[in-house]
Amino acid sequence: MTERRHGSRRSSLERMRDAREQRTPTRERLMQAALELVADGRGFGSLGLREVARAAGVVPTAFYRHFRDMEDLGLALVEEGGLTLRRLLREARRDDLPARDIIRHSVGIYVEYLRAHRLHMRFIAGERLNGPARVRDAIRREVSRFSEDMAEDLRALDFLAHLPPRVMRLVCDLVVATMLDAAGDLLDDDLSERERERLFDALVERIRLIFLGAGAWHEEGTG
Amino acid sequence: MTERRHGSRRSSLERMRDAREQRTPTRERLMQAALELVADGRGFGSLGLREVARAAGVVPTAFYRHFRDMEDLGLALVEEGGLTLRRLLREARRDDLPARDIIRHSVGIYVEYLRAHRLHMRFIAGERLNGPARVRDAIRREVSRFSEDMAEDLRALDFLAHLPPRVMRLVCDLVVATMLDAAGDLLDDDLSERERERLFDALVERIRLIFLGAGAWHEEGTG
DNA sequence: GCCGGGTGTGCACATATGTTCACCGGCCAT
DNA sequence: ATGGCCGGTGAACATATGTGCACACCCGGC
Repeated sequence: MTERRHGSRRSSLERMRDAREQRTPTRERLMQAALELVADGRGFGSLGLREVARAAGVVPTAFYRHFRDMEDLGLALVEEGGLTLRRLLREARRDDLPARDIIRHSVGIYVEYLRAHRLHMRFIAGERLNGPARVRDAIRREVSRFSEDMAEDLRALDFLAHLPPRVMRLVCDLVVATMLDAAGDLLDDDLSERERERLFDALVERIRLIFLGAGAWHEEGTG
Repeated sequence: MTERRHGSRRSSLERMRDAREQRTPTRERLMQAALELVADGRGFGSLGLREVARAAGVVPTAFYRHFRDMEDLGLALVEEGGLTLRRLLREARRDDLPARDIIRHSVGIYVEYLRAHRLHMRFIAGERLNGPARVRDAIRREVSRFSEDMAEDLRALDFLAHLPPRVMRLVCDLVVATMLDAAGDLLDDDLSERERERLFDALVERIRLIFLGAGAWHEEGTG
């Protein structure tokens, strides 16, 4: 890194780095365009710089004003997606849960959230396995963090309070993986309401199954 | 389908279509090359025809002798991958299971199989969500079929015999999704033996958790 | 022995891509 | 008012891509 003489003497890129949340219209358009292309079925890794610029309605060179290259864009998207994930938990936390059908209710929130933020969710759900290495790793970190927070929340709610932290974490990892997996299906655009409902029910049952197992868990020298 | 006059008057492509398992050296090299590129972290969707041809050591135009385009190659790969999946079940079926640690044992078989067929498995595990639409759908069909066969096997073994078929299927879907998800991690090449073991244990516990839930399942008007 | 079809090659072409460069208009702080 | 930077533009480049065409080889059936 080049040391800088005065605090105010910073290049555009440096500035961009520091203020992680630089909100400039074109920068946003570029990210949005990339998300939309991804949502249209193209893997992020197969996107071209020019393609994204074109979709964003700017000339290719403008891209460089905001991102070093595609991978950089990808990482920015992961960061945004991570924020979105965190907001999901906050939202679910705010809703006070009914004593009955907690799971169905929670999954409902999730699915609703999926539709409201389909672009981000599709991106993280899809590129979690396939994306360019650095992007993929970044996503995994975010998802792991999400699962961690979820475990904390459940504990705070005295939900499955008998589980030791390690197992609680295991349960949450599995739940999160299941939800993200389902996201892949639930976000297929062309889907009748009937099919969507079926997928929803299936997801509810999967989660239910997991928590059923969690409830039945007792340490039995499983190490 | 165009009807053909004599059984022997068929174009190259027709022939290729009919004999699903055409084994010609270059064709195989092309498929292999594509698999290797995918395993090196590149999403299948981002592969170019020339790139694959180059990796296979043939000239680009030779590609057309065997596949209409990339998507066609992808579908062929799915078919091969499907076969691989089915062989996994057959293999697991042959091994007579110990009364104790059935799950750990089975997961062990799976992980071993993963390593033995890492290219295929990585392909189907990775492109299941991300690939070109038709490829993705084809993979889902294969996976679904796999899950179906697994349910059948479990029933034949009187494993979880109390579950109605619908629930058995639910359980297997979840197990399969979990295994494929784990495949993504387990197939990261650069992984210490220690980490690999940790991932293995984590997978075992996840599966255990699911089956624990399945054991505790009882129809309680869950509709 | 030759003919035809399957397979692989070389060359060519139009088009797309990533990246560099020089330029230019607004906006801010001086 | 002005000078400097930020964010935008257009032209240009080397290189890569998908695809079509004509040719060369090998082989099995007439």
